[in-house]
Amino acid sequence: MDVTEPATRARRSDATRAAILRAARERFATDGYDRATIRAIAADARIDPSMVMRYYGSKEGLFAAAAEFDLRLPDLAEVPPDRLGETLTRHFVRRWEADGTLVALLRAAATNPGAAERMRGVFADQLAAAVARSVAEPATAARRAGLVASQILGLALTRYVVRLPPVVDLDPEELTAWVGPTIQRYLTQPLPPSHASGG
Amino acid sequence: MDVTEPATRARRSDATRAAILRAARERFATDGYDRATIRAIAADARIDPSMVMRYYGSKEGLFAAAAEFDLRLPDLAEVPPDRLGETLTRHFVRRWEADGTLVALLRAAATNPGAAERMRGVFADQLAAAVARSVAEPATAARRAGLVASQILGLALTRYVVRLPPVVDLDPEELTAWVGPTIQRYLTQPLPPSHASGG
DNA sequence: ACTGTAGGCCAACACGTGTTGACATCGCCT
DNA sequence: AGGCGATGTCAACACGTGTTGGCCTACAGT
Repeated sequence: MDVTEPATRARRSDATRAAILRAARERFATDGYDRATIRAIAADARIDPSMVMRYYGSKEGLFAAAAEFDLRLPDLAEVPPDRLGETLTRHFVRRWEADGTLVALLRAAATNPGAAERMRGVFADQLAAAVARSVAEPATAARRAGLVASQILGLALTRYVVRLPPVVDLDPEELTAWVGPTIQRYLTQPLPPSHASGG
Repeated sequence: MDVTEPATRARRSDATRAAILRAARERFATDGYDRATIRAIAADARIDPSMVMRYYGSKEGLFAAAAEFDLRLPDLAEVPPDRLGETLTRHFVRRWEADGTLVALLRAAATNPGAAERMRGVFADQLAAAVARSVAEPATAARRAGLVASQILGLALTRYVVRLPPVVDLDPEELTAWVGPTIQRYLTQPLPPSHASGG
């Protein structure tokens, strides 16, 4: 019974598991949750649909595994304060240009409550946490992170999902030049004169 | 055969037609295209599913009718140039706070190609046209309209679809104070120093 | 009162879906 | 070699979907 790695033992099926996950990410990204069928995913992975069930339990379970997403945000405390917007914008564009998982999550979040919940989690946990490290008054961090999310997700939506031509045509550097200052302002601008001051 | 109004004659079924459309808009807005079933829409309208088919031909046809959307943008040529962002932002928030059609279109556009096409149409025709009337160099109007769309749709996405708490919590005036300047900048800021100048 | 037509309902079809269980096969361990 | 769990395949189930055609009912025109 005493093997060297009882838990981390490399299983023979790992390749299959990975193939399923890869196919699932692609399908979810292009078709959304509902239209992405287990049969299609299984066909892409050259595997029987029942294997998907065996390894991931259900379609929901498969999606949960496929939509695990790490924004890989840099430590904003180490970024020069006047380059926060530029840095963050460039990072996001690079990140989802290389990995379709976020687009899959975005497409699914439009109709699937669980996906929307996960989307909230990604931005609440990762983005808000990163923003908190770069903001003067911690009380405003959540609000600022929300505004940043609205612009960043709007960019992803118009560029990769709706595919608005003028947004698709901008190259990453132009994109950064235009929306970088927006992000910068959301992060560093003092609170607007509030009529009904909150916290 | 010569009635007074041959085409505009009020049919007895108009109430039913309207009820179907109203129910369809609600269902599409909350559930998205795929999860909104004809049976559910018909039940909401207290009507038989087959009536939906008779009046709108197919589910696609029903959606096309339900997703007809007019942004009702003001004439931006009559708005003081330094209040464009504020005006536009406030208008959008009011507009979709009162009418869920745009949210229905947004949810559907995430997975349905036809809906995405229509979304592109709405913003290309209506927004770009309005923006063109307020911008100095007409050549940049499409790009500026695209950037405006990215922030405006991002706001709608995070506030009404994903429901990110910090964005949901902002009241319309705070929202205007924060994102108004962003829109203003996209509309009036000179082009950023372009490294590879396009058109 | 009779008829034609529009409005409405019911039952069913054909299809694709997620999911399940029974059966075959591979490869490691003793 | 023999046994046994992990891998994988096949066929089917139960269900919900969009869609269709037949039938009943109420009302307008004569």
